[in-house]
Amino acid sequence: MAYRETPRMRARKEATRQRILDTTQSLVASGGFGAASVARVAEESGVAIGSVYRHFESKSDLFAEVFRHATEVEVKRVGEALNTTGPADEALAKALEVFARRAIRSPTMAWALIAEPVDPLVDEERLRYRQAYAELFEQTLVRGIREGCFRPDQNPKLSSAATVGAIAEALVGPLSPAADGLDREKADQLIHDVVRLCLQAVRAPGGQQQ
Amino acid sequence: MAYRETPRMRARKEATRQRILDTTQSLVASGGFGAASVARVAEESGVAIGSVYRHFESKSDLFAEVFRHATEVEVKRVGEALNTTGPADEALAKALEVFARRAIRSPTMAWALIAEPVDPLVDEERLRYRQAYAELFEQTLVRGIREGCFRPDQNPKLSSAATVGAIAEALVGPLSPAADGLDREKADQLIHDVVRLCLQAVRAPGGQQQ
DNA sequence: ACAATGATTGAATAACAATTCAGTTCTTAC
DNA sequence: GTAAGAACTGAATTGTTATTCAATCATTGT
Repeated sequence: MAYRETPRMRARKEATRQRILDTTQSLVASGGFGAASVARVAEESGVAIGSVYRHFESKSDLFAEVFRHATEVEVKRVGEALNTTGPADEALAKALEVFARRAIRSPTMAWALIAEPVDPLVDEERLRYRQAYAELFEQTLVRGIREGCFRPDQNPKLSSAATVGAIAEALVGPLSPAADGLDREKADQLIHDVVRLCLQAVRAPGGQQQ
Repeated sequence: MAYRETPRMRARKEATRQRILDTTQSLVASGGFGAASVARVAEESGVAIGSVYRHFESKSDLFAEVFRHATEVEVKRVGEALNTTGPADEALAKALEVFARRAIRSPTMAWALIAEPVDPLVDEERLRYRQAYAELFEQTLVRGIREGCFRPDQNPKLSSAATVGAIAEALVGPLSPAADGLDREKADQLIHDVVRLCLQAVRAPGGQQQ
């Protein structure tokens, strides 16, 4: 008898697979999903085109996995920021700052995750991603309404979606200053302003103003 | 001698050109720019593919013209709403309502104008479009700050971009309720909520709450 | 060493859309 | 009616990418 899959081989395949994922993620980060052709992914991963298909059913499959991984990281970070014992408005401010800071640091990745058109398989992941955000923000909005620091007469789902849109457009959109030509100080000012804007939008009238 | 361009012919050509523009616009309205292939445009306009190129340099050229026309209408409507003599906050509320109402009525067109990726030539138009909005909103924000109804310590450009993003995401984004399955009452409620959210974001603390 | 089997390769294929252009039809002026 | 020239046609061309697969290479157990 002959070839049997050994741990060594399994590990090597796993490593190649991971390398393809990493390469794809970095291509997406620098030019969006549109910049990640299978040929490019293969070349930068140091494998043949055909080998990509040995590790992933299709390009969409590969993209979906990259998307899922990237968004899990984002949602986790925002979720951590929300999980404080302090007042809801402080938690929300912290979370929005995390969201905004990450978006401004990797604007192309932010665009790819939030707005770049992708095929249906990847779009499913995006829906999950947005729902994850919506749920996180919604929980905190609801908590803040109970605590009295957020307006009670708002639709938390709507506020949550609008908040994501506001940050995305202000920091990543075509009118935003090119994130590259932005020194630390300017970036901080921008993040501070947009977070305050978003917070004020949901805050209860008469609450403390920062 | 022979063929000379007559008024009749000029009018006919103009009509065909216009028909192509109209067809394209309606294809964009129902499926975005992605749904408007040259073949489809030609077929629905009742001309051959080649004829499209007789009237427009390229597909991008055609798209750019459709984009420009569609956005001129939008910007004009919003500009009219802002041009009132009343207080700046009322003017802004009216304008945001117009913007939101039109977006929710034609969500696909709104997406195409605001977020769908397009080639560079069309993207230039989009930049102009966004700048037009930014300037309109900015003027009114600045006026409102002078009048005391908007926070003075905000960046009007940023607020303006964030406002467009908030409305777009809340009403047109993937988390928004399908605009089709939305009765008049629900739509009105949604528009009302998002306009109030946006207004509160820029309003001066202590100003009257609606 | 070697047979068996899986992994890898990349040129060929497939699918799709924009653009071209040689041939045809239409319009005009006489 | 007809000739000149423009307008129109749509099949063929071009360009781009995802996907396949026959051939080659690598790993394993004996």
